[in-house]
Amino acid sequence: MNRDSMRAPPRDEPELDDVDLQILAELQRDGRITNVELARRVGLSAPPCLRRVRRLEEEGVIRGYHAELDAAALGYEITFFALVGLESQKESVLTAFEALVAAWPEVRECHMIRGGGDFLLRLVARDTAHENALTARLTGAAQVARVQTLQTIRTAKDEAGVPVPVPG
Amino acid sequence: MNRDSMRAPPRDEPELDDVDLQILAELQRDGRITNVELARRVGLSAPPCLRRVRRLEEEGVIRGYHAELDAAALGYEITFFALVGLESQKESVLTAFEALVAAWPEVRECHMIRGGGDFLLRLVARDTAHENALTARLTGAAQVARVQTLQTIRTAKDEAGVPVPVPG
DNA sequence: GCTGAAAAGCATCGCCT
DNA sequence: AGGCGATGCTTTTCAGC
Repeated sequence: MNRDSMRAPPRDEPELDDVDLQILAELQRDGRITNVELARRVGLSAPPCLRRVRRLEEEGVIRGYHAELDAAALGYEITFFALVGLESQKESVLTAFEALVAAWPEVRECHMIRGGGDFLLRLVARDTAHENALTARLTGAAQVARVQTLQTIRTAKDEAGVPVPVPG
Repeated sequence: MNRDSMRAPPRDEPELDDVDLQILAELQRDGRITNVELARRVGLSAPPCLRRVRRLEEEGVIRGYHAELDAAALGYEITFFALVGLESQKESVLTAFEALVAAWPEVRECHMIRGGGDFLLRLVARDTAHENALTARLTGAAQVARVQTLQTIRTAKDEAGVPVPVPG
């Protein structure tokens, strides 16, 4: 691995300069900051700052803006994970399972792991009864061979985004 | 379990009416919507809508606003999970491990599971070399007995928030 | 690509219902 | 509680550097 391959941006990465990175870090931290304040923080005047933000949105670097809601306030006291093994690794079975659980609002994430047949899901539930019902629905699904639930006891860190390298 | 206990809000839930739920759903979907547009969508004029948003922020129902960034555009091509078992369930060991990994920017989530000694981590890495280095750092940490990595092959669903029950 | 000014739109306040 | 009207900012565009 030579110096160039270590530094080369991963092919679809659109040249982000230090100001772009600062903008991204600020918007990840506070998505409702005004453009004037954002411009002040990155050392630009408002118009070029807004152009950069628009460009980052159009390029897909910024995928959207979301309010972070308190799950407990909405009645979801429990977050848990489920390791699900399917009975088959046939693509049609994998896809059917993904389509099934993607339609459940309580399933927030569904990742295939280890190359097929196994999935890691993140789910929310109102209470333990709801959690048990969701686990039972998973276990009873046609494609499912086994389910192992990983209940979250406490959470030391839960950051949604990605680390943004800020200069300085 | 009677009808009241099923419907009772979980003690710290601050009475959210249908308009509040609509506001939360809209702001989770688009955190940069203007208050005027938000008010139009929920059928209110701007001032009472803004008062509700401020109240939801002050009550902590809305915890913040964040830009959703494309991890790959920032150079993080890989998301993976790690199941980490510690050598001890002593609280001091658990806390030390949590403090250690919380300080790593690549560790985005750290959840204790099954009541102690086991953790589920979500991490991001630039490439497989970076992933291997992170796994090695985990394995080599003083408190760690075993590490099982769960590499994400593909992701069928990845929604950050919680389901908001929208009336109608 | 940045600055500065100007027009349009928005947030926000006080008061009324 | 929600609505109306007024004020000050913010956003956004456009000329000019």
